Amino acid sequence: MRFGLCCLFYKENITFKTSKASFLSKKELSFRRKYISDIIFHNCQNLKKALVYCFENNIGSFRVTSRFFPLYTHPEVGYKIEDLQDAMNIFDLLKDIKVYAKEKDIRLTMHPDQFVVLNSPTSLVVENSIKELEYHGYLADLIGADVINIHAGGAYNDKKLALLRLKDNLKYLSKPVIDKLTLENDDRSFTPSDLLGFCTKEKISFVYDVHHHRCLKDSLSEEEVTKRAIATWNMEPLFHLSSPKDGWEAKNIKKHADFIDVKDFPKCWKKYKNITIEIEAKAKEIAILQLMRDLDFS
DNA sequence: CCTGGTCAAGTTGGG
DNA sequence: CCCAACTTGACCAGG
Repeated sequence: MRFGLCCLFYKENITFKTSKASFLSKKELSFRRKYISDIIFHNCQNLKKALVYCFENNIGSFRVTSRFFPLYTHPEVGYKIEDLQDAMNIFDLLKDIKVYAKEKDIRLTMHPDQFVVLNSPTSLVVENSIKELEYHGYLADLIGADVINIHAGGAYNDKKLALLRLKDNLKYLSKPVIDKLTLENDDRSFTPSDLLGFCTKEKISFVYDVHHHRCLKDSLSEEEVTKRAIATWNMEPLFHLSSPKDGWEAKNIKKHADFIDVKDFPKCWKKYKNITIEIEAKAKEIAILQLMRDLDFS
């Protein structure tokens, strides 16, 4: 069993930079390329630092921020790595990251953000989503990430039809993307029972977020979902765990807490040795170290 | 320097 | 009807 850190550090001085389109669009092309080049160079150096930290602290997985190449797909200020000043150094660093992650068995994952809606009725939204997914596939291959995890999208008052559109749009994805694509239950529209059948049929791995399931329940028990989720994977299954910020009696139980309350760890997960659990907690690496202590995992 | 309004993109549901 | 929430800071203009 391995635990996954999501994108950021809390105490450790490891950071990822980004940029804003409103700033860059006012600049000359040459300025933009230098500016983006410096940011990506920094991000590569810090991803390597992140992996070293994970290795030294027995954290077996790391989720890479979607802004690792900032504004890569932006219609106005987008770019290619080959066009950047430090392209050669950047490619060298990415290769080193890939080799290091493989050698130390640090699993890398990605989670495109909420603007990726593959089942939208608006074709422009779907086109942008595909571009964004292809960017994730490109970066994932450069660093050796094996998962690109998304939600099913909106329900639009007809979940069946929404899933049909999702299925139709899958065929536009390239092999590097579709091979890594996974679907996760969310806390507003799509429950595990909405997605498990779909994932089995379409041969897509299902990421089980137990916090979302506790916010948006269906007829399935956590144990049943866990079993069926694992059956959708032909590699190490992936789970998400978080605790509610103000407890389960609060008005809003969706917000994430700084730490994981060990009571929120599903008992039925304990018997699985070969799974990855991504920890979504604001205290980041500190929360994982604490959870591992609480679970006597070391 | 330090502060605080703002940041490409979608959808939902609470106020 | 509008805006916060979601992964959430981090960026950067202006004082």
